[in-house]
Amino acid sequence: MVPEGHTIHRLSKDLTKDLDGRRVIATSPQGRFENGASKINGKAFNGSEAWGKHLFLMFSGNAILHIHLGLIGKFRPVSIDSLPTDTVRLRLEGKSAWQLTGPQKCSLISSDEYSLVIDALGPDPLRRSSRVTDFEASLKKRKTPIAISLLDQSVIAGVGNVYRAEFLFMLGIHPNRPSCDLTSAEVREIWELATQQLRQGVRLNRIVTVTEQDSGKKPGHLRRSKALYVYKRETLPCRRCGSPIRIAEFAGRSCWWCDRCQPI
DNA sequence: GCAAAATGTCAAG
DNA sequence: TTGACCTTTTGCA
Repeated sequence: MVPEGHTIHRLSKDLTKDLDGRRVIATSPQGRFENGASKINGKAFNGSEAWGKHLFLMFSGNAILHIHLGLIGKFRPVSIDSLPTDTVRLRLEGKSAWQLTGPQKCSLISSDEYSLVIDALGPDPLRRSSRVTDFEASLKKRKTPIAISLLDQSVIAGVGNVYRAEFLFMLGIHPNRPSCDLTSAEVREIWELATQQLRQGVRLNRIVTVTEQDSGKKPGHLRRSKALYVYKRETLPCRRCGSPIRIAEFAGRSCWWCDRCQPI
């Protein structure tokens, strides 16, 4: 429901589908992006781009709008007749209307600044041009636990706290394993799983990792309480083996795992 | 009702 | 490592 990489890529698609080629009305009901909104207002939307958790909206006249939702930001479609509340940082109106609230970042940037943002990001499994070899190379250089590397956006862009815990569980990898000790096969498994899972996340517009094989239901039909293997399930038994799910902090965020299914 | 938490990141100490 | 940022949602009285 909120933002890991799949959310941003889905937004990129939906915004493009809705606004592409149109002149947009841009306002900042909250006022904190008044200046920027007035610069975009009346310009044509020229597509968008997603890289990891970063979203870039392109407008005529080479204007690039950089958006990062952070932890609590939202960018959602609303009725074109709706009245914005005073927390709406940016409202875009084309075929329909979109409202951005609580973003960590919403600013117009130059093409040089755009390049700087992109350059700081690692490969994104949802981007065709991203390569597993880059992912593998940066893991090889790190002694830190794999659970820390997976949240580092310069190592792999788009993975967040839910996917991190879920991928490690699904592949039987303990979060504390040193990144550089993972085998090449394991690294590729992570990459492939991330690609498949993030794509599914874009399709469903939510995170569901539990497989049809494990649940007997199609991922899109799973209720929230059944959609994940370990995330936020401390005190509950492991879905696979019944052992208690463990929790600890890695990179300042809670991570969950099963000691039996993910031996060190 | 109100406090706490939330799928994120960065700067300060 | 901790706090700050920004808003909505959830959980507890």
